[in-house]
Amino acid sequence: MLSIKYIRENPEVVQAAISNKGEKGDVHEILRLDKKIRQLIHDVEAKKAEKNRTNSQIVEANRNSQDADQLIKKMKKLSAEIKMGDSDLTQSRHQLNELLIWVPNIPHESVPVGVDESTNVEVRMRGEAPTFDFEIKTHLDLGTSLHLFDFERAAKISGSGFPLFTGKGAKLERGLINFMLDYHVQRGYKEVYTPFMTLPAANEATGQLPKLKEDMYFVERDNLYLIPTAEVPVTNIHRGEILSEDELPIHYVAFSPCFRREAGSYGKETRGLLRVHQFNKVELVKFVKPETSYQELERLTRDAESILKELGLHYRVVALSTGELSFAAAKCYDLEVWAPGENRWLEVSSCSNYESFQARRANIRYRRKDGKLEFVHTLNGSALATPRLTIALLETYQTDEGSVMIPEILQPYVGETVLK
RNA sequence: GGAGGUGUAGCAUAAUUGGUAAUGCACCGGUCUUGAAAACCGGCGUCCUCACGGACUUGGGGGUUCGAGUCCCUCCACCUCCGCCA
Repeated sequence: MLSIKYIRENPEVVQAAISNKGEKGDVHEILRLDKKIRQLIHDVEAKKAEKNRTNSQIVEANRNSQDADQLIKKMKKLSAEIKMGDSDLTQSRHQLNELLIWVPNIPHESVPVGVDESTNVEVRMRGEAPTFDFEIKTHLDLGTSLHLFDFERAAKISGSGFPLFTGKGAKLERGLINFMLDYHVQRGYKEVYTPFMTLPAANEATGQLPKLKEDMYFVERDNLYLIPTAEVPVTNIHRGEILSEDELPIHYVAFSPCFRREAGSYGKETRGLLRVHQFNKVELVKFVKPETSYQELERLTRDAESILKELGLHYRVVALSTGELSFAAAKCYDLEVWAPGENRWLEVSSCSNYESFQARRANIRYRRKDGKLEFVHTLNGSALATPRLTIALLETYQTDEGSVMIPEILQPYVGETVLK
Protein backbone atom coordinates (compact mmCIF):
# COMPACT_ATOMS: atom_id res chain seq x y z
CA MET A 1 0.00 0.00 0.00
CA LEU A 2 1.14 3.50 -0.74
CA SER A 3 1.19 6.18 1.92
CA ILE A 4 -1.78 8.51 1.75
CA LYS A 5 0.66 11.37 2.03
CA TYR A 6 2.44 10.23 -1.13
CA ILE A 7 -0.86 9.97 -3.01
CA ARG A 8 -1.89 13.38 -1.76
CA GLU A 9 1.32 14.92 -3.07
CA ASN A 10 1.68 12.91 -6.30
CA PRO A 11 -1.82 12.12 -7.56
CA GLU A 12 -0.79 12.14 -11.22
CA VAL A 13 2.10 9.70 -10.61
CA VAL A 14 -0.24 7.32 -8.83
CA GLN A 15 -2.87 7.57 -11.53
CA ALA A 16 -0.21 6.82 -14.15
CA ALA A 17 0.96 3.73 -12.24
CA ILE A 18 -2.62 2.48 -12.05
CA SER A 19 -2.98 2.87 -15.81
CA ASN A 20 0.43 1.39 -16.63
CA LYS A 21 -0.20 -1.69 -14.55
CA GLY A 22 -3.72 -2.06 -15.84
CA GLU A 23 -5.23 -1.79 -12.36
CA LYS A 24 -8.32 -0.12 -11.05
CA GLY A 25 -8.04 2.60 -8.47
CA ASP A 26 -9.83 5.87 -7.92
CA VAL A 27 -7.42 8.63 -6.97
CA HIS A 28 -10.11 11.33 -6.90
CA GLU A 29 -12.31 9.42 -4.49
CA ILE A 30 -9.28 8.61 -2.34
CA LEU A 31 -8.35 12.29 -2.08
CA ARG A 32 -11.93 13.25 -1.29
CA LEU A 33 -12.14 10.71 1.56
CA ASP A 34 -8.72 11.71 2.83
CA LYS A 35 -9.82 15.32 3.12
CA LYS A 36 -13.03 14.34 4.85
CA ILE A 37 -11.21 12.12 7.32
CA ARG A 38 -8.72 14.78 8.30
CA GLN A 39 -11.56 17.23 8.93
CA LEU A 40 -13.38 14.63 11.03
CA ILE A 41 -10.29 13.90 13.08
CA HIS A 42 -9.95 17.57 13.83
CA ASP A 43 -13.59 17.93 14.90
CA VAL A 44 -13.80 14.77 16.97
CA GLU A 45 -10.51 15.35 18.73
CA ALA A 46 -11.62 18.83 19.74
CA LYS A 47 -14.73 17.29 21.34
CA LYS A 48 -12.63 14.67 23.06
CA ALA A 49 -10.37 17.33 24.51
CA GLU A 50 -13.47 19.14 25.82
CA LYS A 51 -14.73 15.89 27.28
CA ASN A 52 -11.44 15.23 29.08
CA ARG A 53 -11.54 18.72 30.56
CA THR A 54 -15.12 18.27 31.71
CA ASN A 55 -14.28 14.98 33.36
CA SER A 56 -11.56 16.65 35.38
CA GLN A 57 -14.10 19.23 36.50
CA ILE A 58 -16.45 16.47 37.64
CA VAL A 59 -13.68 14.85 39.66
CA GLU A 60 -12.94 18.23 41.19
CA ALA A 61 -16.62 18.84 42.01
CA ASN A 62 -16.98 15.42 43.59
CA ARG A 63 -13.91 15.99 45.71
CA ASN A 64 -15.41 19.25 46.99
CA SER A 65 -18.84 17.68 47.43
CA GLN A 66 -20.33 20.11 44.91
CA ASP A 67 -23.23 19.45 42.61
CA ALA A 68 -21.99 18.00 39.28
CA ASP A 69 -25.33 17.49 37.53
CA GLN A 70 -24.75 20.19 34.93
CA LEU A 71 -21.30 18.84 34.15
CA ILE A 72 -22.58 15.29 33.80
CA LYS A 73 -25.28 16.54 31.47
CA LYS A 74 -22.56 18.17 29.37
CA MET A 75 -20.52 14.95 29.38
CA LYS A 76 -23.54 13.01 28.18
CA LYS A 77 -24.03 15.34 25.26
CA LEU A 78 -20.35 15.29 24.33
CA SER A 79 -20.17 11.52 24.59
CA ALA A 80 -23.09 11.10 22.23
CA GLU A 81 -21.55 13.46 19.68
CA ILE A 82 -18.18 11.79 19.94
CA LYS A 83 -19.75 8.40 19.44
CA MET A 84 -21.35 9.60 16.21
CA GLY A 85 -18.16 11.25 15.01
CA ASP A 86 -16.07 8.17 15.77
CA SER A 87 -18.53 5.98 13.96
CA ASP A 88 -18.41 8.21 10.90
CA LEU A 89 -14.63 8.26 11.11
CA THR A 90 -14.35 4.49 11.36
CA GLN A 91 -16.61 4.06 8.39
CA SER A 92 -14.73 6.60 6.29
CA ARG A 93 -11.40 5.06 7.18
CA HIS A 94 -12.73 1.68 6.19
CA GLN A 95 -13.91 3.06 2.86
CA LEU A 96 -10.57 4.69 2.23
CA ASN A 97 -8.73 1.48 3.07
CA GLU A 98 -10.90 -0.47 0.67
CA LEU A 99 -9.76 1.87 -2.08
CA LEU A 100 -6.11 2.06 -1.05
CA ILE A 101 -5.74 -1.69 -0.96
CA TRP A 102 -6.43 -1.77 -4.71
CA VAL A 103 -3.78 0.80 -5.63
CA PRO A 104 -0.64 -0.89 -7.00
CA ASN A 105 2.92 0.01 -6.19
CA ILE A 106 4.73 2.69 -8.23
CA PRO A 107 7.38 1.32 -10.62
CA HIS A 108 10.95 2.41 -9.91
CA GLU A 109 12.39 4.95 -12.34
CA SER A 110 14.79 2.32 -13.74
CA VAL A 111 11.91 0.06 -14.85
CA PRO A 112 11.43 0.01 -18.64
CA VAL A 113 8.08 1.47 -19.67
CA GLY A 114 5.80 -0.72 -21.75
CA VAL A 115 2.63 -2.72 -21.75
CA ASP A 116 3.74 -6.34 -22.17
CA GLU A 117 6.68 -8.75 -22.44
CA SER A 118 7.81 -7.23 -25.74
CA THR A 119 9.11 -4.25 -23.78
CA ASN A 120 10.97 -6.33 -21.18
CA VAL A 121 14.72 -5.85 -21.29
CA GLU A 122 17.21 -8.71 -21.31
CA VAL A 123 19.83 -7.68 -18.78
CA ARG A 124 22.30 -10.52 -19.21
CA MET A 125 22.58 -14.07 -20.49
CA ARG A 126 24.82 -16.91 -19.49
CA GLY A 127 25.97 -19.93 -21.49
CA GLU A 128 24.62 -21.15 -24.79
CA ALA A 129 21.75 -23.33 -25.77
CA PRO A 130 23.03 -26.91 -25.82
CA THR A 131 23.11 -28.67 -29.18
CA PHE A 132 22.36 -32.33 -29.76
CA ASP A 133 23.28 -34.75 -32.55
CA PHE A 134 20.24 -36.90 -31.88
CA GLU A 135 16.54 -36.36 -31.66
CA ILE A 136 15.86 -34.90 -28.24
CA LYS A 137 12.99 -35.69 -25.92
CA THR A 138 10.84 -33.48 -23.75
CA HIS A 139 11.01 -33.67 -19.97
CA LEU A 140 7.69 -35.46 -19.99
CA ASP A 141 9.00 -38.25 -22.24
CA LEU A 142 12.22 -38.52 -20.24
CA GLY A 143 10.54 -38.45 -16.87
CA THR A 144 7.98 -41.01 -17.89
CA SER A 145 10.45 -43.47 -19.46
CA LEU A 146 12.88 -43.10 -16.54
CA HIS A 147 9.99 -43.44 -14.05
CA LEU A 148 10.81 -40.16 -12.35
CA PHE A 149 7.21 -39.09 -12.12
CA ASP A 150 3.76 -40.46 -12.84
CA PHE A 151 1.06 -37.98 -13.80
CA GLU A 152 -1.60 -40.57 -14.57
CA ARG A 153 -1.54 -42.01 -11.10
CA ALA A 154 -1.21 -38.52 -9.58
CA ALA A 155 -4.53 -37.61 -11.20
CA LYS A 156 -6.19 -40.48 -9.33
CA ILE A 157 -5.05 -38.91 -6.09
CA SER A 158 -5.69 -35.20 -6.60
CA GLY A 159 -6.85 -34.59 -10.16
CA SER A 160 -4.67 -33.03 -12.81
CA GLY A 161 -1.82 -30.69 -12.02
CA PHE A 162 -0.49 -32.38 -8.90
CA PRO A 163 2.84 -34.10 -9.54
CA LEU A 164 3.71 -37.49 -8.12
CA PHE A 165 7.48 -38.04 -8.07
CA THR A 166 8.68 -41.60 -7.83
CA GLY A 167 12.02 -43.29 -7.06
CA LYS A 168 14.96 -41.29 -8.37
CA GLY A 169 12.59 -38.52 -9.43
CA ALA A 170 11.60 -38.08 -5.79
CA LYS A 171 15.27 -38.22 -4.82
CA LEU A 172 16.11 -35.57 -7.41
CA GLU A 173 13.36 -33.33 -6.09
CA ARG A 174 14.58 -33.68 -2.51
CA GLY A 175 18.19 -33.28 -3.59
CA LEU A 176 17.48 -30.04 -5.43
CA ILE A 177 15.72 -28.57 -2.42
CA ASN A 178 18.54 -29.51 -0.05
CA PHE A 179 21.21 -28.27 -2.44
CA MET A 180 19.54 -24.88 -2.82
CA LEU A 181 18.89 -24.50 0.92
CA ASP A 182 22.47 -25.39 1.84
CA TYR A 183 23.80 -23.10 -0.85
CA HIS A 184 21.96 -20.01 0.39
CA VAL A 185 22.55 -20.76 4.07
CA GLN A 186 26.25 -20.78 3.24
CA ARG A 187 25.84 -17.34 1.73
CA GLY A 188 24.44 -15.92 4.94
CA TYR A 189 20.70 -16.47 4.66
CA LYS A 190 18.98 -17.69 7.81
CA GLU A 191 16.91 -20.79 7.24
CA VAL A 192 13.31 -20.79 8.42
CA TYR A 193 10.58 -23.38 8.11
CA THR A 194 7.13 -21.88 8.21
CA PRO A 195 3.46 -22.78 8.45
CA PHE A 196 1.93 -23.55 5.05
CA MET A 197 -1.52 -22.21 5.86
CA THR A 198 -1.99 -18.54 6.60
CA LEU A 199 -4.58 -16.08 7.89
CA PRO A 200 -6.32 -13.62 5.56
CA ALA A 201 -4.46 -10.75 7.24
CA ALA A 202 -1.11 -12.33 6.34
CA ASN A 203 -2.10 -12.45 2.67
CA GLU A 204 -3.27 -8.86 2.67
CA ALA A 205 0.07 -7.84 4.15
CA THR A 206 2.06 -9.20 1.22
CA GLY A 207 -0.47 -8.09 -1.41
CA GLN A 208 -1.83 -11.52 -2.42
CA LEU A 209 -5.23 -10.39 -1.22
CA PRO A 210 -7.50 -9.02 -2.36
CA LYS A 211 -6.30 -9.13 -5.96
CA LEU A 212 -5.28 -12.77 -6.34
CA LYS A 213 -8.06 -14.34 -4.27
CA GLU A 214 -9.22 -16.47 -7.20
CA ASP A 215 -5.79 -18.09 -7.48
CA MET A 216 -5.63 -19.16 -3.86
CA TYR A 217 -6.73 -22.38 -2.22
CA PHE A 218 -8.85 -21.55 0.79
CA VAL A 219 -9.99 -23.73 3.67
CA GLU A 220 -13.24 -22.06 4.58
CA ARG A 221 -13.91 -23.99 7.75
CA ASP A 222 -10.77 -22.67 9.41
CA ASN A 223 -10.47 -19.39 7.51
CA LEU A 224 -6.98 -20.27 6.26
CA TYR A 225 -5.31 -19.97 2.87
CA LEU A 226 -2.77 -22.45 1.50
CA ILE A 227 0.36 -20.50 0.70
CA PRO A 228 1.07 -19.72 -2.98
CA THR A 229 4.68 -18.92 -2.03
CA ALA A 230 6.82 -18.87 1.12
CA GLU A 231 6.94 -15.12 0.63
CA VAL A 232 3.65 -14.91 2.55
CA PRO A 233 4.60 -16.66 5.81
CA VAL A 234 8.22 -15.43 5.79
CA THR A 235 7.35 -11.77 5.23
CA ASN A 236 4.74 -12.04 7.96
CA ILE A 237 7.32 -13.25 10.48
CA HIS A 238 7.84 -9.59 11.36
CA ARG A 239 4.34 -8.26 10.78
CA GLY A 240 3.50 -5.47 13.23
CA GLU A 241 7.03 -5.34 14.57
CA ILE A 242 9.46 -2.52 15.14
CA LEU A 243 12.94 -3.77 14.32
CA SER A 244 16.14 -2.14 15.47
CA GLU A 245 18.51 -0.68 12.91
CA ASP A 246 21.24 -3.03 14.14
CA GLU A 247 19.44 -6.20 13.09
CA LEU A 248 18.99 -5.05 9.48
CA PRO A 249 19.41 -6.36 6.91
CA ILE A 250 17.61 -9.63 7.66
CA HIS A 251 18.07 -12.36 5.03
CA TYR A 252 15.88 -15.45 5.18
CA VAL A 253 15.78 -18.59 3.08
CA ALA A 254 12.83 -20.95 3.27
CA PHE A 255 11.71 -24.09 1.57
CA SER A 256 7.99 -24.57 1.08
CA PRO A 257 5.48 -26.26 -1.11
CA CYS A 258 3.38 -23.74 -3.05
CA PHE A 259 -0.28 -24.10 -3.93
CA ARG A 260 -1.84 -22.27 -6.85
CA ARG A 261 -5.22 -22.78 -8.41
CA GLU A 262 -3.98 -21.39 -11.75
CA ALA A 263 -7.56 -20.60 -12.59
CA GLY A 264 -8.22 -20.40 -16.30
CA SER A 265 -4.86 -21.70 -17.54
CA TYR A 266 -5.63 -25.10 -19.02
CA GLY A 267 -4.24 -26.40 -22.29
CA LYS A 268 -0.85 -27.48 -23.50
CA GLU A 269 0.84 -24.87 -21.35
CA THR A 270 0.11 -27.20 -18.46
CA ARG A 271 1.82 -30.26 -19.96
CA GLY A 272 3.96 -32.20 -17.48
CA LEU A 273 5.68 -29.98 -14.97
CA LEU A 274 5.20 -26.72 -16.90
CA ARG A 275 2.39 -25.39 -14.75
CA VAL A 276 1.17 -27.29 -11.70
CA HIS A 277 -1.11 -26.67 -8.74
CA GLN A 278 1.47 -27.80 -6.20
CA PHE A 279 5.20 -27.35 -6.43
CA ASN A 280 8.28 -26.90 -4.29
CA LYS A 281 10.30 -23.78 -4.03
CA VAL A 282 13.19 -22.30 -2.10
CA GLU A 283 12.53 -18.65 -1.45
CA LEU A 284 14.78 -15.77 -0.43
CA VAL A 285 13.24 -12.92 1.58
CA LYS A 286 14.96 -9.75 2.76
CA PHE A 287 14.08 -6.97 5.19
CA VAL A 288 16.40 -4.03 4.57
CA LYS A 289 16.94 -0.32 5.10
CA PRO A 290 15.42 1.78 2.28
CA GLU A 291 18.72 3.25 1.14
CA THR A 292 20.15 -0.21 0.43
CA SER A 293 17.19 -1.94 -1.17
CA TYR A 294 18.19 -1.65 -4.83
CA GLN A 295 21.69 -2.85 -4.04
CA GLU A 296 20.07 -5.73 -2.16
CA LEU A 297 17.87 -6.52 -5.15
CA GLU A 298 20.93 -6.92 -7.36
CA ARG A 299 22.56 -9.21 -4.81
CA LEU A 300 19.40 -11.24 -4.34
CA THR A 301 19.07 -11.71 -8.08
CA ARG A 302 22.75 -12.78 -8.31
CA ASP A 303 22.24 -15.24 -5.45
CA ALA A 304 19.19 -16.74 -7.14
CA GLU A 305 20.80 -17.06 -10.56
CA SER A 306 23.97 -18.57 -9.13
CA ILE A 307 21.97 -21.76 -8.64
CA LEU A 308 21.46 -21.92 -12.41
CA LYS A 309 25.13 -21.14 -12.96
CA GLU A 310 26.26 -23.88 -10.57
CA LEU A 311 24.03 -26.34 -12.38
CA GLY A 312 25.53 -25.32 -15.71
CA LEU A 313 22.25 -24.28 -17.26
CA HIS A 314 21.68 -21.72 -20.01
CA TYR A 315 19.68 -18.81 -18.65
CA ARG A 316 18.98 -15.11 -18.93
CA VAL A 317 17.94 -12.30 -16.63
CA VAL A 318 15.07 -10.11 -17.76
CA ALA A 319 14.00 -6.76 -16.31
CA LEU A 320 10.20 -6.60 -16.42
CA SER A 321 8.58 -3.56 -17.96
CA THR A 322 5.90 -1.56 -16.16
CA GLY A 323 3.02 -3.49 -17.70
CA GLU A 324 4.46 -6.85 -16.62
CA LEU A 325 5.28 -5.79 -13.09
CA SER A 326 3.21 -7.45 -10.40
CA PHE A 327 0.80 -5.51 -8.24
CA ALA A 328 3.07 -5.02 -5.24
CA ALA A 329 6.47 -4.77 -6.94
CA ALA A 330 8.44 -1.60 -7.69
CA LYS A 331 11.02 -3.48 -9.72
CA CYS A 332 11.42 -7.09 -10.77
CA TYR A 333 13.92 -9.34 -12.54
CA ASP A 334 12.73 -12.64 -13.95
CA LEU A 335 15.17 -15.52 -14.31
CA GLU A 336 14.47 -17.64 -17.36
CA VAL A 337 16.13 -20.97 -18.02
CA TRP A 338 16.45 -22.53 -21.44
CA ALA A 339 14.53 -25.77 -21.96
CA PRO A 340 15.79 -27.48 -25.16
CA GLY A 341 12.90 -29.96 -25.35
CA GLU A 342 10.35 -27.19 -25.06
CA ASN A 343 12.54 -25.02 -27.22
CA ARG A 344 11.86 -21.93 -25.16
CA TRP A 345 12.68 -19.96 -22.04
CA LEU A 346 10.96 -20.92 -18.80
CA GLU A 347 10.51 -18.56 -15.86
CA VAL A 348 12.04 -20.09 -12.74
CA SER A 349 12.25 -17.03 -10.53
CA SER A 350 11.01 -13.50 -9.98
CA CYS A 351 13.20 -11.29 -7.84
CA SER A 352 11.35 -8.21 -6.65
CA ASN A 353 11.85 -5.11 -4.59
CA TYR A 354 8.57 -4.07 -2.97
CA GLU A 355 10.14 -1.03 -1.33
CA SER A 356 7.82 -0.04 1.55
CA PHE A 357 4.64 -1.32 -0.14
CA GLN A 358 4.41 -4.59 1.78
CA ALA A 359 5.98 -3.14 4.91
CA ARG A 360 3.25 -0.51 5.06
CA ARG A 361 0.51 -3.12 4.70
CA ALA A 362 2.25 -5.42 7.16
CA ASN A 363 3.26 -2.54 9.44
CA ILE A 364 6.92 -3.56 9.63
CA ARG A 365 9.11 -0.69 10.72
CA TYR A 366 12.52 -0.09 12.21
CA ARG A 367 13.91 2.50 14.55
CA ARG A 368 16.79 4.48 13.19
CA LYS A 369 19.71 5.37 15.41
CA ASP A 370 18.25 8.89 15.73
CA GLY A 371 15.03 7.40 17.15
CA LYS A 372 12.85 7.94 14.07
CA LEU A 373 10.53 5.21 12.89
CA GLU A 374 10.57 4.21 9.25
CA PHE A 375 9.11 1.40 7.16
CA VAL A 376 11.61 -1.24 6.06
CA HIS A 377 11.89 -2.31 2.45
CA THR A 378 11.07 -5.92 1.64
CA LEU A 379 12.37 -8.04 -1.22
CA ASN A 380 12.00 -11.60 -2.26
CA GLY A 381 12.81 -13.99 -5.04
CA SER A 382 12.58 -17.68 -5.81
CA ALA A 383 15.88 -19.49 -5.68
CA LEU A 384 14.43 -21.49 -7.22
CA ALA A 385 11.15 -23.19 -8.05
CA THR A 386 11.82 -26.87 -8.76
CA PRO A 387 9.39 -27.92 -11.55
CA ARG A 388 10.79 -25.82 -14.38
CA LEU A 389 14.30 -26.27 -13.05
CA THR A 390 13.75 -30.01 -13.32
CA ILE A 391 12.47 -29.57 -16.87
CA ALA A 392 15.65 -27.71 -17.85
CA LEU A 393 17.91 -30.23 -16.11
CA LEU A 394 16.30 -33.25 -17.73
CA GLU A 395 16.17 -31.72 -21.20
CA THR A 396 19.66 -30.17 -21.05
CA TYR A 397 21.51 -33.18 -19.70
CA GLN A 398 19.77 -35.93 -21.68
CA THR A 399 21.87 -38.39 -23.72
CA ASP A 400 21.25 -40.29 -26.93
CA GLU A 401 20.49 -43.35 -24.77
CA GLY A 402 17.57 -41.58 -23.15
CA SER A 403 19.39 -41.25 -19.81
CA VAL A 404 20.12 -37.99 -17.96
CA MET A 405 23.48 -36.93 -16.54
CA ILE A 406 23.44 -35.30 -13.10
CA PRO A 407 25.56 -32.12 -12.75
CA GLU A 408 28.52 -32.76 -10.51
CA ILE A 409 27.53 -30.35 -7.75
CA LEU A 410 24.18 -32.10 -7.43
CA GLN A 411 25.53 -35.65 -7.38
CA PRO A 412 26.09 -35.88 -3.61
CA TYR A 413 22.51 -34.73 -3.08
CA VAL A 414 20.97 -37.18 -5.49
CA GLY A 415 23.35 -40.05 -4.87
CA GLU A 416 23.61 -40.74 -8.62
CA THR A 417 25.78 -39.59 -11.50
CA VAL A 418 23.23 -40.50 -14.10
CA LEU A 419 19.51 -41.25 -14.21
CA LYS A 420 18.83 -44.29 -16.39
C1' G B 1 -12.86 -31.11 22.64
C1' G B 2 -13.66 -29.99 28.40
C1' A B 3 -12.22 -27.21 33.07
C1' G B 4 -9.37 -23.42 35.37
C1' G B 5 -5.80 -19.43 35.15
C1' U B 6 -2.99 -15.44 32.85
C1' G B 7 -2.50 -11.17 29.21
C1' U B 8 -0.43 -3.47 31.27
C1' A B 9 5.60 -0.03 26.99
C1' G B 10 11.95 -3.98 25.08
C1' C B 11 11.87 -6.64 30.12
C1' A B 12 9.94 -6.59 35.13
C1' U B 13 6.33 -4.92 38.40
C1' A B 14 1.86 -1.21 40.44
C1' A B 15 -3.03 1.19 40.13
C1' U B 16 -9.20 2.15 47.26
C1' U B 17 -16.04 1.64 46.20
C1' G B 18 -15.09 2.65 38.35
C1' G B 19 -12.55 9.20 38.03
C1' U B 20 -8.77 8.66 32.70
C1' A B 21 -2.02 4.31 33.52
C1' A B 22 2.50 4.74 38.37
C1' U B 23 7.48 2.76 39.12
C1' G B 24 12.14 0.09 38.41
C1' C B 25 15.67 -2.04 34.94
C1' A B 26 17.46 -1.69 30.11
C1' C B 27 18.23 1.82 26.14
C1' C B 28 19.29 6.98 23.82
C1' G B 29 20.88 12.14 24.47
C1' G B 30 23.00 15.87 27.74
C1' U B 31 25.81 17.83 32.19
C1' C B 32 30.17 16.41 34.88
C1' U B 33 35.11 13.62 33.61
C1' U B 34 41.57 12.94 30.37
C1' G B 35 38.27 8.68 29.22
C1' A B 36 34.79 5.55 31.62
C1' A B 37 31.65 4.40 35.75
C1' A B 38 28.58 6.74 39.30
C1' A B 39 25.40 10.86 40.08
C1' C B 40 22.08 14.43 38.08
C1' C B 41 18.79 16.39 33.95
C1' G B 42 15.91 15.11 29.72
C1' G B 43 14.00 11.47 26.50
C1' C B 44 12.34 6.47 26.45
C1' G B 45 4.26 3.38 22.97
C1' U B 46 1.36 5.56 18.57
C1' C B 47 -1.11 9.27 15.54
C1' C B 48 -2.61 14.30 13.79
C1' U B 49 -0.43 19.25 13.33
C1' C B 50 4.51 23.89 9.84
C1' A B 51 4.02 24.84 14.88
C1' C B 52 1.51 25.69 19.49
C1' G B 53 -1.03 22.02 21.10
C1' G B 54 -4.28 17.88 21.01
C1' A B 55 -5.88 12.90 20.60
C1' C B 56 -5.11 7.78 21.18
C1' U B 57 -2.80 3.45 23.91
C1' U B 58 -3.73 -1.89 29.48
C1' G B 59 -4.04 -9.03 23.87
C1' G B 60 -8.37 -7.89 19.59
C1' G B 61 -13.54 -6.45 19.09
C1' G B 62 -18.17 -5.05 21.32
C1' G B 63 -21.39 -3.58 25.59
C1' U B 64 -22.92 -1.05 30.43
C1' U B 65 -21.69 4.06 32.33
C1' C B 66 -21.33 11.09 32.26
C1' G B 67 -16.60 8.35 32.90
C1' A B 68 -13.75 1.36 32.23
C1' G B 69 -6.93 -1.43 33.17
C1' U B 70 -11.13 -2.17 36.77
C1' C B 71 -17.94 -4.49 35.51
C1' C B 72 -20.38 -7.64 31.35
C1' C B 73 -20.16 -10.36 26.44
C1' U B 74 -17.14 -12.34 22.66
C1' C B 75 -12.76 -13.74 20.00
C1' C B 76 -7.35 -14.66 20.19
C1' A B 77 -2.66 -16.12 22.40
C1' C B 78 -0.07 -18.42 26.36
C1' C B 79 0.10 -21.59 30.98
C1' U B 80 -1.94 -25.81 34.10
C1' C B 81 -5.01 -30.14 34.32
C1' C B 82 -8.33 -33.79 31.82
C1' G B 83 -9.83 -36.27 27.31
C1' C B 84 -8.61 -37.65 22.20
C1' C B 85 -5.06 -38.49 18.27
C1' A B 86 0.00 -39.21 15.23
